[in-house]
Amino acid sequence: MDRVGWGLTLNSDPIGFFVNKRNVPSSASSTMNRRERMLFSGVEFQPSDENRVVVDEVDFFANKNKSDDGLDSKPSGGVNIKKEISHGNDLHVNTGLNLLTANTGSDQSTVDDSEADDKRAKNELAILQVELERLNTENQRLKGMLNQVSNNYTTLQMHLVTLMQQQQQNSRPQSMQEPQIVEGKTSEEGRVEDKGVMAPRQFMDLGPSAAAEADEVSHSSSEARTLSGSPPNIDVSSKNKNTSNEIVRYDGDCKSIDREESPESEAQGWTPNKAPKLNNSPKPSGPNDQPAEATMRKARVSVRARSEAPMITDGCQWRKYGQKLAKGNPCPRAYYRCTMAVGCPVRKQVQRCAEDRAILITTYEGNHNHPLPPAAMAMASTTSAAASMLLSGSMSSTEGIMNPNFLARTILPCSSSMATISASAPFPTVTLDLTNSPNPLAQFQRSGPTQFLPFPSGPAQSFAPPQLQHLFGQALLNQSKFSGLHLSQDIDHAQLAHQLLPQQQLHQGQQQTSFADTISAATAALTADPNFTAALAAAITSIIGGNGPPSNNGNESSTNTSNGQQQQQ
DNA sequence: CGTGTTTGACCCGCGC
DNA sequence: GCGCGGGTCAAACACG
Repeated sequence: MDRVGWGLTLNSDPIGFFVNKRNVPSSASSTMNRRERMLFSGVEFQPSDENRVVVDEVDFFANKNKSDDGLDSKPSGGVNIKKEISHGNDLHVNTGLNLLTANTGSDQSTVDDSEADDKRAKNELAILQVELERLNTENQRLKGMLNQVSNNYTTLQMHLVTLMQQQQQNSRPQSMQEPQIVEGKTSEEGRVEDKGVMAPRQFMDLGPSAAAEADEVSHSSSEARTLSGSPPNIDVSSKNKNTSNEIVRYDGDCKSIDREESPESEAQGWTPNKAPKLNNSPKPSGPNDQPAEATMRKARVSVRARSEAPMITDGCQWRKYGQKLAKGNPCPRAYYRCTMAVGCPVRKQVQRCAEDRAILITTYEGNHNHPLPPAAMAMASTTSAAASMLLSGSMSSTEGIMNPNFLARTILPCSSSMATISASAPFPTVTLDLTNSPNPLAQFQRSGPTQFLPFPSGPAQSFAPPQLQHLFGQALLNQSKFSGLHLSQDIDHAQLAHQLLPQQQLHQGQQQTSFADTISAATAALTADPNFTAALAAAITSIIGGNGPPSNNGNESSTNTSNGQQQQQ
């Protein structure tokens, strides 16, 4: 049995192997080809003629059996390959070792160099093609893994959120139930409080301090976390003709009057955002009765972004249900409703800025009552953070309303002009201005649908304070602003703790380590490598490796292709 | 035929 | 009370 050996140099370390071949046709020339070229590739090599070698044994070696004939050592695909010994011609090796060879000549010195070069070029081209194919296959495999991990994470996150909400609602001492919202009605009047499992709401989820406590009865209006700087002067009986079905909430200087949803709207699945109307009908009660829902819908988060696209891609499915010409703006305002789940009350308005039509203003309102795909979590978390800051009582009215920059500094310390609060709007509105970024990456100027890039989720998504989540999202949006991550880690913890919702404080304490690790890894990767793609890959890798799955990288073709429920399957 | 969009009508709060 | 403006509804329409 002939023995053929090959050696190659990889990273200056000669390695190689021997193969024992058999089934060599008798007609094979005994002349040894001295200029055989072996090509190293990642694919099987298909025999092309009868001169076939079947490898049944392979001996690897390293740092030995170097080529003794001093023949050419041609780099191929970054790997230097040396022919060790050669018997016969047209050696085709079909093994699991992905070995590809090509016989290009003999030792008779009749080989035309140009022909050899041509063959070499063809071989290299073939190598590149098969390598590309291999990489594509690998990419697909990794994508599959990524999706699976992401789906698993999303499922676990939803489950965890639900459990946390249940646990907190069941175990919170009565003394800790901070009265934040003054209601014109008490549970003793017939409200059936929903203490059951709440559907995960990731969008503008105001957290327990707003959502859960909205269900709770309070007659104290002097709590420190009440947004209003002055004691709410509420005269429910005189101001509202109906005291049994209206909830008067004073959040800061903004007042919203919440009304129980009509059975029709419940049946329809979403809350009509109609202005309060008198309703003396008995209040519907049941597991779907979420009094805080309407209140949270009053809070709005407006995102200003430069985009040529009709609307930014935030990962959710939207259905347009109306369009209106607003006063003072020649551009029509479009009204969209989330259709990712039946009954999702989230809506958004999309309108171009009158002053600069390149700026797209997207105003979100409401809470998703369904799981969100990773692609949608960036915007959801960002708006959630802003809405939480606005309504959770984490800042006083003096700070939040009289000094809008407070919110800006809080949500995004690295940019004092990112967020503003509109106190004149009919509803409390936070505006996140993404139009002033010096980095084009942060601008939503893309030919296709504008994408709101999600940030890696994982613990950062589930447990990090929303402010940090927003920071992370912004960081991926804007590499130049990734310094915000550093700032985020340097945020004064006392202030941050004050800003955090109780639940978030709890989670932060439990998960701060892993989150910090994730952030540190991502930060290091992104800051060390100017190549954003490579850095992003490193960040994702770091997340996959230990701290959680990454979110969707935003390559989805369309907003309407994501479906969180599908990803839950 | 199902789904999404368009668009005029309608409702409601608010200011005068 | 009336008009204005924001928001929503729903029939008609478009599209795949």
